[in-house]
Amino acid sequence: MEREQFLSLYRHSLAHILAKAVIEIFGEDQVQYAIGPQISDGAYYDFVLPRPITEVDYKTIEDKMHEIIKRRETWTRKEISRDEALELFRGQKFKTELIQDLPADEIISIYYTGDDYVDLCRGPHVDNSQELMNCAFQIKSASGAYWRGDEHRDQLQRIYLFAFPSKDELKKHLAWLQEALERDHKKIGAQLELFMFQDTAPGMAYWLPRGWKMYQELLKFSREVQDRHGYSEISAPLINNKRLWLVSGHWAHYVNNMFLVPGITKGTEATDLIDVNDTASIPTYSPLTDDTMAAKPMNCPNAMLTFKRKSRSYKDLPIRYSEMDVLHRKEKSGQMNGLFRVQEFRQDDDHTFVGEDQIRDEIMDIISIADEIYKTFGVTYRAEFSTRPDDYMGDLDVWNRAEANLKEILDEKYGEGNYEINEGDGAFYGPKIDLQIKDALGREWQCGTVQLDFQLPHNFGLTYADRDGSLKMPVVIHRAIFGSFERFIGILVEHFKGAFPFWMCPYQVALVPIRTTHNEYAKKVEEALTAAGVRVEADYTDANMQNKIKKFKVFKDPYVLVLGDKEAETGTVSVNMRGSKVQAHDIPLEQFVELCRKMNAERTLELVLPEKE
RNA sequence: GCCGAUGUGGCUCAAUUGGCAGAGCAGCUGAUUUGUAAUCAGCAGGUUAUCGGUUCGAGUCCGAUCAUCGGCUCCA
Repeated sequence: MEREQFLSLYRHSLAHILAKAVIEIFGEDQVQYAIGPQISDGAYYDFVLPRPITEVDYKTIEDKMHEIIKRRETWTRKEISRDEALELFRGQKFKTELIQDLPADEIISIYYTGDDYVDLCRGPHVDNSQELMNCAFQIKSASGAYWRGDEHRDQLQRIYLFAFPSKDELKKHLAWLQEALERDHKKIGAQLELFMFQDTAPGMAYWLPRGWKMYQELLKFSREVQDRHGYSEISAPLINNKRLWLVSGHWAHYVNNMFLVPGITKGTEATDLIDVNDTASIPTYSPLTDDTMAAKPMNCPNAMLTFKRKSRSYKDLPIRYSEMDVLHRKEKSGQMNGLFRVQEFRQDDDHTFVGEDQIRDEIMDIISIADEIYKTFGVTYRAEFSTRPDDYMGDLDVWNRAEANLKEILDEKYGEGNYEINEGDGAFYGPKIDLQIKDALGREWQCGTVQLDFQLPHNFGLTYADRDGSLKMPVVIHRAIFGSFERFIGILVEHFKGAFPFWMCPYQVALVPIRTTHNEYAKKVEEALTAAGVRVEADYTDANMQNKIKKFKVFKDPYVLVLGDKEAETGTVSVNMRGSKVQAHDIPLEQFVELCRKMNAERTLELVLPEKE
C-alpha cells in the first residue's frame, strides 16, 4: 500500500477512535460530534462538549483511546438511505446538517466501530481496531474552531492529534517541532537584539539598532535589483483623506482594517489648548466627517494618482512605481503573531502600468526578479495560480485573455503541473500568482504575489494614448517579492536560526583586542574594514578576552577577530568563523578585508574560513 | 472578534495549603591584564502587566482590562 494511502487510512481511523473516546468519557447525550479529517501530522475532531477541554484531559482521552483500540473491535460499513441516516443521527445537529446537504437519493455510508459507536463517513478505514495497535499518537492541543469555518456559526472544540505509523516517527516529528520552537524568531530576535514590541503599539515592531541595520540591507538589496529592472521608487502620504479611499473602494471594502484619523466635529483648531479635566474644552471626533483621514493599508491608490498626474502615451509603458512606505492594517485582536502578522509594515511593493500586450513580458521579468532574490537567500519556492472568482468585476474577455496569458507563462517557466491552480481564488479585480517559499524546516510561507488588476485603473479613470490616438485603460500589475519585510525577516530568522548570510548581518566582523594595549592596532583594523564597507563592532574595554569573544558569538557575528602582539607585529588577524571551532591564524589584514568586500559584493550565502596565502 | 492558556528585576527562572518577593546571567564599582564561549569580590535593581474585590494578610483566590502565546476566522 502506498504510504500516503496508509497514512490517510489510519489517521482517519484514529479520528474516529478519538471521537469514540470523547463520547465514552463525557456520555453520548452530552456530546455533539461534527467532523474529523486527517491533516498533515495527524488528525482532528470537532465537538460540542459540556465543558472546555484542557491539558489535564489529554491523558484521560489518550488512555481511553488506547483502551478502545485494545478491544480489537471490528469496523463494519453499512449503506443506508437518507431517511434512515436522519433517524440514526437524530439529536446530532451537525451530522443531521451534513446528511441534509446530501442529494436526496444519495446512498449514505456509515461505519460502526464495535456496536456502540457509529459515524457518518465515506471511509475507508481499518477493518479492525487492532490494526492501529502499533500506531503512535498523542493529543497535540485543543482549541476553538467554527462549524464549517464560518465565524458566524457554532464554535466547536477541536481536539488535534499527532498520529504516525510508529513511535519512532512520532518522536522524530516531536523533535522537529522542538527545533521549530528553538528557531522561534521572537526568541532569537530578542537574543540578537533585532526588534522588540511594546504594549502601547501592539503588532508594530520597534527596530533596534542591530535589527535596523539588517532591515536596511534588505531594502538596499531590493532597491538594487529593482533599479536594474527599470523600477522607479516613489514615496507618498501615509495618511490620506477619506475621499481617496472612497474612490479606490477601500472605504467600502476595507475600512475595518484601517486606522482612522477622525475629523473634529465640535471644538477647536489643532493649536488650541485643551484642558483634559474640562470636558467642554475637548473636541469631539467622528470618522464620518469630510476631513476624516485614514492611514494607508496599501500603496495602490497613491500609485494610481501618480500615474494620473499627466497624460500618458503607449510609449511611456510600462511604468513601474515601487514603494516601500509604511503601511498600517488594523487586525482583530488575537491575530498578531510576532513579525509574521503585524499591524505596521513595509512591503517591496510595486505597481506596474502596462498595455494588455505587455503583460507577458512584464510577468516574465517579475519572475526573474523573484528567482534572483529567493536564490540569494538559498530558498526554493513554488507558484500558485488563482483564477477568476464568481463575483469578478470587469470584462470577461479581458479575464480570459489574462488567465490564458498567465497560464502560458507558468507552463513555460515551471512546466505544466508544476504549480498549483486554485480555481476561483483570484481577487475580484484580477487573477493572481502567489509565490510560496520553503524554509530550512520545510515549512512554506507566502511571500511574493503578482496580481493583475482591471479594477483600480477603472476606478481612477486611468488612460493612455495608444498608437492610433485612442485612449486605452492600462492594466495594473501589483507585485511584491519579499512580501512584507517584517514577515520576511521573521522567516529568515527561523530559516537561518539567526546565523544570517554575511552580507545581511547587523555586524559582520567583531574585534577583540587581547589587552587594551592592542586597541591601537584594532582601531587600524576597524578603519580598514569600515573603509571597505564592512560593518564592524569592537570591544575596547579592559574586559577579559574570553568574555569579549563570548559576547560577539552570542550575537552570531560571522567573524570574530582576535588581535594581540603577534597580529599587531605582522599586520595580520586571527579569525574565528561562526559555526566552526577551527581558527585561521596569520591572515594578512588586506586579505581578510578583500574576502569581506567580496562576500558583500556577491552576497555570498555561506561563510568562508580564510586560508593563509 | 471567538475558544484555551500565560503574564514575577533587562533576560532565564524560584517562592509549600494564602504568611518577610529570592537566585543566576546582564548592569554598576573595585581588584585581576589574561591567546580563543562566562576571573574574583562587593553594590544596585520589584507597587509581582493594570485596575478593582475577598481576607487579619494576596505573586498565590475572584472579577474586569491590557498584552502575549496555541488554534479558528482573516491575511503580506
